[in-house]
This record gives sequence, structure tokens and C-alpha cells, in this order.
Amino acid sequence: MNQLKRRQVIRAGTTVEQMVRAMADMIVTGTLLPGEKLDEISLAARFEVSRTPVREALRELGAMGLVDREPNRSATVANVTESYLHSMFEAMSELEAICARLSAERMTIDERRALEFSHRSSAKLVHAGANDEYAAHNTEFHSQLYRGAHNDHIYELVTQTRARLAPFRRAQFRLQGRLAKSYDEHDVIVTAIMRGDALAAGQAAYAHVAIVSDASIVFATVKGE
Amino acid sequence: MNQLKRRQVIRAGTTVEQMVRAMADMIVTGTLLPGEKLDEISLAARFEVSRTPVREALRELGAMGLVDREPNRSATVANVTESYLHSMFEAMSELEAICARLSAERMTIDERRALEFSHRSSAKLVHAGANDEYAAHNTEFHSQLYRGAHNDHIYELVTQTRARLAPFRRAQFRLQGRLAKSYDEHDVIVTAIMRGDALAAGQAAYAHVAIVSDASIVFATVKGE
DNA sequence: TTTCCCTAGATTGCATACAGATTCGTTCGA
DNA sequence: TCGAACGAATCTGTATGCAATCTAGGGAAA
Repeated sequence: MNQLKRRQVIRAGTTVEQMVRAMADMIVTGTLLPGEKLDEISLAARFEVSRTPVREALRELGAMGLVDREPNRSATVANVTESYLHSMFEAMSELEAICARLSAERMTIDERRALEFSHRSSAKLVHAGANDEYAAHNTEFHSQLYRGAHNDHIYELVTQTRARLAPFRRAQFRLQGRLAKSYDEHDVIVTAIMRGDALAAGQAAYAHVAIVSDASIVFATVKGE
Repeated sequence: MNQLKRRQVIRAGTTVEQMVRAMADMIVTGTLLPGEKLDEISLAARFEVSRTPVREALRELGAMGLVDREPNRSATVANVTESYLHSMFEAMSELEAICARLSAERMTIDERRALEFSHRSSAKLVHAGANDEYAAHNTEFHSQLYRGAHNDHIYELVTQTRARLAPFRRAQFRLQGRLAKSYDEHDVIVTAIMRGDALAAGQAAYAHVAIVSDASIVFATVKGE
């Protein structure tokens, strides 16, 4: 019955897309345990679909690194250990640092203005304590950095990593005082970018993400409580 | 008949794996043009298989970024423009730099010794002008750097990027004098890592890959001659 | 008792069939 | 003549069936 509810909740897109999202969620939240066998027939029954979409979903999850696949063998839940999670956060810091550094060097005048404007206007969200709105702004802020690097492949890598980390980062802004600190850290990054200081921008971005990582790791370890 | 020959040549793995490799090759070599529609029925006929493996291959190629997919619409060949190619090489430089930097900080004694040993022993390949053997050594050398960074996610990102660039990098060592230069550049990286100089290692690795990129770009533009 | 082999059940890989969506041409009306 | 609407052809999305492969368990031989 759990799976029935799930099918109702997640309604957008094709069956495969729904399954990919649902299973990705189940894997990162620990509903499916690392190493667990994912045989196609059981999954098909569980999601009330045929084996075809199940197979395609497993292939996609394999490409995402969430399940391991070998020919003629059941797919298994990949081991998203805490150490792997840590490596993803570290990678995220490195990637954000690259983006900030390149942004400082390459952003157009318009992009710089837009970045500063959206950053400044987020100040009132901080004062209002508007968590959700600030979270949305935060996502957009970082996207601006990714685009500002003017490198499509790095954009892909950082977006992909971010997507894989998303489930672990949800409660990020619930932490006390995090909003104001986040704004201050953004401020350092923006200032560095505005004056074209690539080194400072990179370092600030690295530190900013690294802090969030620590906070999220704490949450992630709690999630299986 | 072209596709018949292809099926004979590429014999390892499942049908889907064969198709993924074959189509990835056709895309990066320009046999399939960017934007070209990839309808499943034609592909199935062309490769003499049913639509099921075709669909799974397209999904995998989609995850690799080589084809674009939308629901209820034909997959199309993604636009691997020269500018995107350039962005991949730049990303590769950045990632290698990260790996070298982290390797300088984190490699164990054994890893450092192994790196130095394999590097030293490649000297005789340079003198002998053994292109293929040196290419194999080169692959292993870089893999040692990737592993030495002790970050599984970065390892994935760099491996994935490397795989996507592989077709463009094939003729890399045919260029005159490249072998000796490559060895010298490796030497700078190894030396920096041995003395734990993260900054120098990162910079040397960045420069090393950037040089290869230039050479390969030249080749890539020639490929469609 | 241990090891090897063989068989039966279970599971994946692929083919085929059917249902739903999209696209494009044609026809009818203004 | 142009535009809109209808419909048929085409293609994607999903289900089902069959063949190939793998795995586990039991029995025979060393």
C-alpha cells in the first residue's frame, strides 16, 4: 500500500521518470538498503507496472550511480556510504570553487549586475526569516555562479552532483541562524566576483559549501534515526 | 551492410552495450549529425535488433549527454559543438588539477612510491619510442592520480569526463615529440607530489592536460576532413 | 566428509504486440 | 485564398511472452 500512495503522490512525467525519482528517493533515504538486490519482477509488482519501464529505470539509476548493474545479474543498490557522501560534498566544494573563480574572470557586465541585484534583494528574505523563499533564492544564486563560469561541461558536472546531493540537503536552512550566515558568505563571494578577484571568489565559495556540507552531514546521519 | 560489419567488429557485452558504444562512436565522429532525429524503428532495423535494446541504449546515451530525450518525442543527437568540446577539455584540466593537488596531500607512502616507480620505468618507453605502450602507461599514470585523490565522487566525475573525451584523444601520441614532452610534464607532477607541494602539483597537472587539449582540438577539427 | 557436476527453478535479455501521443496532410468553411 | 479542424499515418510508451543465462540444491564420486 505504501507503493500505491507513492504512485499517487508522484504523478508528473512518464512511468519511468516517476520510478527513477521514487527509487532514487528510496535509496538515498535508506528505504532500500545498500547491496540489496533489485529484481525486476518484484519491482514491477511493487510499482504495479510491467518489467519494461522497470528495466529502463534501473538503467537510468545505474547511469546516475545509485545502483550497480552487471549483465545477467540483478541490479543492486549502490553503497552510498557516509564516506561517499562526504566525497560528494567535497567534490561540490571544489566544483563551486571552480565556478566562482571562473565567474570572477568571465562573467559579463550584465551577469555581474544580475548576481549583485539578486543577492542584495535577498537581504529582506533574511530579515523576514522566509526560509522557503530564501532557499529558492539560494538555488538561483548558485545557478548563476554555475552559468557564470561559461563552461557547459562543468555546468553539467556541478548540476548533476547537486541533484544527487539534493535529498541530503533539504533541511539545510532549518538550522538556527543559517540564513544570516549564508547571506554573509554569499556577500563575500559576490564582492570578490564584482572586483574580479578569482582567487578570493574561489576560496569563499569553497568555504561556503564546505560549511553547508558539515551541517548537512549531521542531518544525514540523523535521518535513519 | 555497414551496420552488419559493425555488429561483427563489436562483439563484447550485451546488445545494449554494443549499441551504446557504436552509437557513441558514431556521434562523436560525426557519422550522426547533431540534431539528427534518432527514431527507434530505424535504429532497430539498422542494428538488426528489436526496439527494446534500442530504447535502453538511447536512455543510456541520454544519461551520458550524447543524445537529447523528451517524452513522446524522438531522441536527437546532442550538439557536441567545438565549444562544448573545449569546455570538456577545460573541465578535464580542472579536475586533473584537483586530483593532483589532493594526491600531493593525501597519497599514502605506498601510493607515492608506486607513482614514482611507474613514472620512472616509463622512461625507457620514451627512448624506445613505444607509442602504444606509453599510451597504456599514460592511462595508468593518470588513474593513479585519480585514485590518489581519495575522493570517490571526484574519481567518478573525472573518469566519466575522460571516457567521453576518449574518442577525441586517440591520436594524441602520434604528434611528433609528444612522448618526451609528456614524460617531462609527468616528471614535474610527480616531483611536486613527492614533496607534498599541492599547489605546484595542481598547476603542473592543469598545464599538462591543457597542452594535450590543444593538440587534440587540432586533431578533432581535422577529423571531419 | 568434501568436492564436483548436473538439473530445476528463478531471473535477466530480447522480441513482439498493443495502446496512447504526436504530426502532418487534407478537407471544409469563411 | 487562408485558416482551422479533423483524421490517418507514424512513432513512442508499456505489456507480455519466449529464449538464454544464472543460481541453488541434491546426488554421486573421490
